[in-house]
Amino acid sequence: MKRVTMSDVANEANVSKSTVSQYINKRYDYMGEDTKTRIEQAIRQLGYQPNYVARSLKQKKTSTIGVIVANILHSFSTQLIRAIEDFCHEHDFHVIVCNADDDPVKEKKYIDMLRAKQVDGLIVVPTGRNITLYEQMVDETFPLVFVDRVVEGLPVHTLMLDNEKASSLAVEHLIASGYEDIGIITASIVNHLPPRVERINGYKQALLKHGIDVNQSYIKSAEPVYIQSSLKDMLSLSKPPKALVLANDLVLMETLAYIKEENLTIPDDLAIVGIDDVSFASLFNPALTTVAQPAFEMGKKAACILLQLISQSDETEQEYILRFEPTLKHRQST
Amino acid sequence: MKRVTMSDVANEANVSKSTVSQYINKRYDYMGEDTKTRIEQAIRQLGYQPNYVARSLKQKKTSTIGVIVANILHSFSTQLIRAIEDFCHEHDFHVIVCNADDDPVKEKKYIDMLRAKQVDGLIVVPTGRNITLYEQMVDETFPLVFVDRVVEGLPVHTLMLDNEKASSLAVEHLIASGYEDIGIITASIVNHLPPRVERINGYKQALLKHGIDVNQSYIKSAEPVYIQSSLKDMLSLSKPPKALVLANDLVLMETLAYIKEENLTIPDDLAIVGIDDVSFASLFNPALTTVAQPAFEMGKKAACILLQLISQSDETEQEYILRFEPTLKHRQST
DNA sequence: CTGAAAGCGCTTACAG
DNA sequence: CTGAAAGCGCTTACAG
Repeated sequence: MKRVTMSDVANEANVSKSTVSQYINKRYDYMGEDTKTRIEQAIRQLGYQPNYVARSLKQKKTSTIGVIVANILHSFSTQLIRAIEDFCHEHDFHVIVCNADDDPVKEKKYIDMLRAKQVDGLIVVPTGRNITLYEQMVDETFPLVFVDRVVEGLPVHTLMLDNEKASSLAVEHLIASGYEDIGIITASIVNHLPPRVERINGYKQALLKHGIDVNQSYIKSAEPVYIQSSLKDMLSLSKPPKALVLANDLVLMETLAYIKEENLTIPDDLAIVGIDDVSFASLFNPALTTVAQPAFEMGKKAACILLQLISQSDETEQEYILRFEPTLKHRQST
Repeated sequence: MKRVTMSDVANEANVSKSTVSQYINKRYDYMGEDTKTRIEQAIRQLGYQPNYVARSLKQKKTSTIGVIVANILHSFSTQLIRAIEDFCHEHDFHVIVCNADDDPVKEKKYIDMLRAKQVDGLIVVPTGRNITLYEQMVDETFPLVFVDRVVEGLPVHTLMLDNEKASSLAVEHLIASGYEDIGIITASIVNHLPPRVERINGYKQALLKHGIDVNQSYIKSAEPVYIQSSLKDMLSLSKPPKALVLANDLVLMETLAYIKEENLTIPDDLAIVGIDDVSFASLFNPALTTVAQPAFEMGKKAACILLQLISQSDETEQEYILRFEPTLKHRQST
């Protein structure tokens, strides 16, 4: 099974490879009608398919981008990827997806491999712990876009949710609904991931703005497995919070598991609002109040900026940091 | 910003390109110690990164596979992809992900483009409507694995859930719990997608096996937007079903939405069991009984078979169709 | 133990 | 309007 190449087509059609190449690339400007039809026939007859690897080598571009997320199993990542893929497909780009699992070693390995594969650009949810590597890419003006997390001081286009606003929306809604004892639970902040830190800040600011003191024992951050025990601690306080902001989908789900196990009633025993509009929010009993982030919009914009960077268009965004607006979905859990 | 190539390294180290290539590919057999160190230094000094595109062209393999799913937003696809990606990563392969959206035109475009990009193999959830194209790949012995859906009569390795068993598990569980009036709702079967048809068959067989007549008005298939009205029809029957098998996650969610809107009580007004173990199954009130399919296992196996096909290993599975076992997760909705 | 040469399948100035 | 030639950055027999 020998693959048919451009030479075979050229022979069959009695023209040179150059001419076939022109035809393939639709540069018909000076091409004779019969030449065209002869080539077309030869292509059809031989079932010729161009080899993009050869083309990429010559043109020094692959029309492929790499996307490195933390974990494709998170709905935010899935939506991001879908939006990126759709946008790229429209522009005849392909996307290679990788999961770095918040592991800087994996992240570096993927970045190196993708670049060795000559991807034209990279969209990454950065672990934040490969600074030298990021800087190197910046120095080489390699097309790069960060999503969800900033890396301080790096001139890289970065798309983020307005995280402070997300948690303040949640808190202000809770306050407006009459709550004052409001807690927040986030995923672990040992690596200082910006969204988590910012969500805590937004929470504090909203409380202060309404003259409510920040109570440190109402703020917990923990790995998924420890969420439930953190919750237990917080709810065992002599004066436990009456409402909780759950800073992402995973934390929300762990909390829901705990609430179910302990037979608590939402919102009477505990009001909750989650950040991330989980798929089942409106089906749940009671329906869950959430703060949604525009994951599709962010994915589309990330792809759009990256492709502009790749084509060195002048219309590229000026601003390095782009913040996206969260929206409150008021349902029945608050 | 000129990229440094193998020639540059060769010059710097005062050896030939061939020798650098040997070094890069770890063929040290006859290499002098000082040659090695000279090359190593040159590589480090110049920051040389090999160009895989050039290598791929020469070696006629890209260490990349394509994965075409219906829609990455479905949890089954996400889990499948994650498992494939993990397996491939372990074996130094990359994966390009595409969403065909059950559209044969998109499917064909993706397959053509991925092959033009010289992917070494393809894992696809086939739409079933590009028969000629599939046959062509089979003729060329192009490494190919199907997941989730068979295409009749094609000698292609195909991994599927034992769909009949999945729905009979659900039905038998319902019967054992004392139900007799059992309905089933599936996604649209206009395109005769095998899993949907098989799930209906399994449902019928389980009923017959237990001496219960099949009632055609207890069987509905519809597009997502029509699920709720189908449900309404079925539940408005003079003698409506008391229990429902929901044939996938989407149908389940539509049903849950309807149940919530109509203020029905699960399982008293209606018992339900869903196929696909949705993320929130155990959190829900009441916790949802489901039939789970081993998506990760299926993804891993698909990748494993594909890589065997690619390396033309003799250990490749003999059987073309591999069925995976569903498992019943008994919770509180039945 | 190492190098010169050919070639993978294209594209792209340039010549005619 | 079309073709000959060089070259993209590697790998791989083969020679020495």
